Amino acid sequence: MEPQYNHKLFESEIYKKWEKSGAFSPHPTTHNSHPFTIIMPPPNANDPLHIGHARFVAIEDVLIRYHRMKGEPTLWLPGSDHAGIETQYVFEKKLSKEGKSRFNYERDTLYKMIWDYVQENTGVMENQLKVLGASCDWSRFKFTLDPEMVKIVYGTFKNLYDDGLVYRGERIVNHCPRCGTAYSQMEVDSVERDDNLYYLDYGTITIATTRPETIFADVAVAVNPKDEKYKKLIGLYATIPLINRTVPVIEDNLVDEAFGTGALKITPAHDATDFEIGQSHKLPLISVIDEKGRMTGTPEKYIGMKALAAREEVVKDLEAAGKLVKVEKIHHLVGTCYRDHGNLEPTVSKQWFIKVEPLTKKVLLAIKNKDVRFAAKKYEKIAIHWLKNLKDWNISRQIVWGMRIPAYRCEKCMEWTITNGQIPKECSSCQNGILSQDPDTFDTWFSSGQWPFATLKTGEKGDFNNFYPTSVMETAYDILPFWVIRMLMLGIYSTGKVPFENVLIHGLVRDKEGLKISKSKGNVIDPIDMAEKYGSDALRMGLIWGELVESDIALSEDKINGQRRFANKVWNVARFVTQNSQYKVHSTKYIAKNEDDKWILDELKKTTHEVTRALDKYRLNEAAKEIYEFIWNKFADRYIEKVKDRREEAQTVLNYILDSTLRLLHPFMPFLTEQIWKEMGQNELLIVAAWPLTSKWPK
RNA sequence: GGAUCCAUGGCUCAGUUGGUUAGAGCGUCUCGUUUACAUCGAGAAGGUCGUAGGUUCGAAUCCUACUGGAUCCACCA
Repeated sequence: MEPQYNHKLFESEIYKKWEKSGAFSPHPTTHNSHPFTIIMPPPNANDPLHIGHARFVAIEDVLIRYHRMKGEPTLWLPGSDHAGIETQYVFEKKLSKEGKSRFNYERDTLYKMIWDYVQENTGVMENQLKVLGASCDWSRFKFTLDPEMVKIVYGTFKNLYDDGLVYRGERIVNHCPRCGTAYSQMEVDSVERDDNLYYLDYGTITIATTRPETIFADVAVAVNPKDEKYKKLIGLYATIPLINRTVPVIEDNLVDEAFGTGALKITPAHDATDFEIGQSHKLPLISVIDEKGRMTGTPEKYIGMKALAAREEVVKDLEAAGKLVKVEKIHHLVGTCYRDHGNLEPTVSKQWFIKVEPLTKKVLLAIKNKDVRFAAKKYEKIAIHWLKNLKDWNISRQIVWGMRIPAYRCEKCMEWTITNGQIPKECSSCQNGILSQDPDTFDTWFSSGQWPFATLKTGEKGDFNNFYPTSVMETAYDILPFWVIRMLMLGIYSTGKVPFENVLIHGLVRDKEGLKISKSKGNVIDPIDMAEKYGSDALRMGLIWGELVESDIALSEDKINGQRRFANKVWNVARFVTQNSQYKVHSTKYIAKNEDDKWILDELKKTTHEVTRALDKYRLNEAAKEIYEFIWNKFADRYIEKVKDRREEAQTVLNYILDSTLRLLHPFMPFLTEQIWKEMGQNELLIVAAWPLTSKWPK
């Protein structure tokens, strides 16, 4: 053995050996052992991994390796996500560099182009997972758009539709005129901005608005019922300037009497609050801005103008007509597109919705019954809060990259026919033969919400029965509401069982100062660079050591380097043990000759117990620290220093301690320990060696 | 406005059924070191655990209020 551990010499070779050995695939159950399963949160197929991925790899791989060593049939199922909006956006940026846009291509061509683009990149992510040592079962790898996955998702949609849980809803959506798509509220960036607030004379009443170009779509003026100054106006009419249309004055407690004049013009087609008020008062919808963000259905002169340009014109005309009372500056939050940061246009459109209440009810019950447990209580609280407040789920997306919704509209009676994916021969209502498919695709979370059961049902025969419900869902807290609760909803709906028994949520990786990592801050930590520089083991240990799984962690190169030094320490401990001429490989028997021997053996017992206990409670930081302290402080600094003058006598104990130590450390630092295992002369691989038993010991 | 969380040595964090002297890594200081490792070893300094009350034989830990901070959701015409 060289005096220093050089990870570059061993890591890729070791990974190949593991892969070749078949250790990543679950072994058939020989003794009624309960399987341990994690479905990997699929990274985006077209993106390289970031440091956050490295954290989940470290955490999940520790759990997987631990349970594999305990002899459980262990499955870690990898995959990749088509990440609809994100990927299409990246692809469109690429297109625009070539001076093209998606409007240059037909739908099918564009889809094929994105597919090929993603295929080019998907290997990158897979190789990086291997670099990090992920011991997942590549033979079961899934892509969210694999045909058999699509089939499952279509089936679920059809079932939901047949059960009356899908409806065509008229909803106000945050429509981006440039992206040509509607975004969910979660995808909207709220930006602080200074704007003008225009006070407009509506005859009986003066209203305040930041969007005078939408006055042509007004259908009412609303005031707060508590607002004394307007009480007498309720039931009377106000007059929209420039077009002189009269609209009723109504009352609604969503109106803030302190804002502007306390009177709100109601424009249900172009504002979310107004839409809500319009719904409850059964007001009509008038739209004056089309999906490209241009004026329509207004007085002739504005038609075709972009909304912002029209605003200037309308203000001029209002001023000329003497209807502009005053203009104030206002500082407020505006919803903008998270992709291009331009204005979003709240627009009414017809889309598919899922009634969530029947689904969330069952999830809440499952949480209450502990069918699904959250490792950290705080995340259970957050999940419950979300489940109780979730609004109906809009699952239509106006993009190409994704699963096209299997809904076909009859051109004669305009009714929808929903299928499992196949093209219907005739309309289910009027039997007419001409139907056209909804151009929209499913929200990515609708398909990935089915990931755990879909991957297992389309895997090897018996996988679903063997591995569902899975053991642990491990993912970051930022997608708890998007993904985790959707998986619970759709998993319980589709299979009658929770998709996973435990939820382990991890925090974000932050920089040394605890700041969020972002490209603009320039504090990006590339996991592959770190793995190459310090070794995958050091990176993994650095991501686990010190902080709780559930917390955000502050990661610095110093911290990773500290773990590299630890790796070197372990290496040299092994060097010391095996250098002795008396060293023999298969000596599992040991004889304690004195108090020091008894002491280290006793400490090993305690450590084994503590590491095991901590792993069972997902307290990986504790487990890591226990084994770290045992090796460095107790084994190396104390015991080895003391036995230097009686090495031969202590050899059996040294062997035994090293052997056990490597087993305990293996889940955390798999490459290093596997290599030392080999240096010790072991024939079998450490990855499938047995976890040191603690059950035999009292307490 | 609603929700969740955090506040412990210079920095980043542990401390999860309330129980001796509050721990670790990094940093600082002192000393040592020709073979397992200088990628090292031995030792030291450094904390009235955000503030104020309360519960208790006993509180970093439980309760209340306050102060400061983080994140998420909603809304702001």
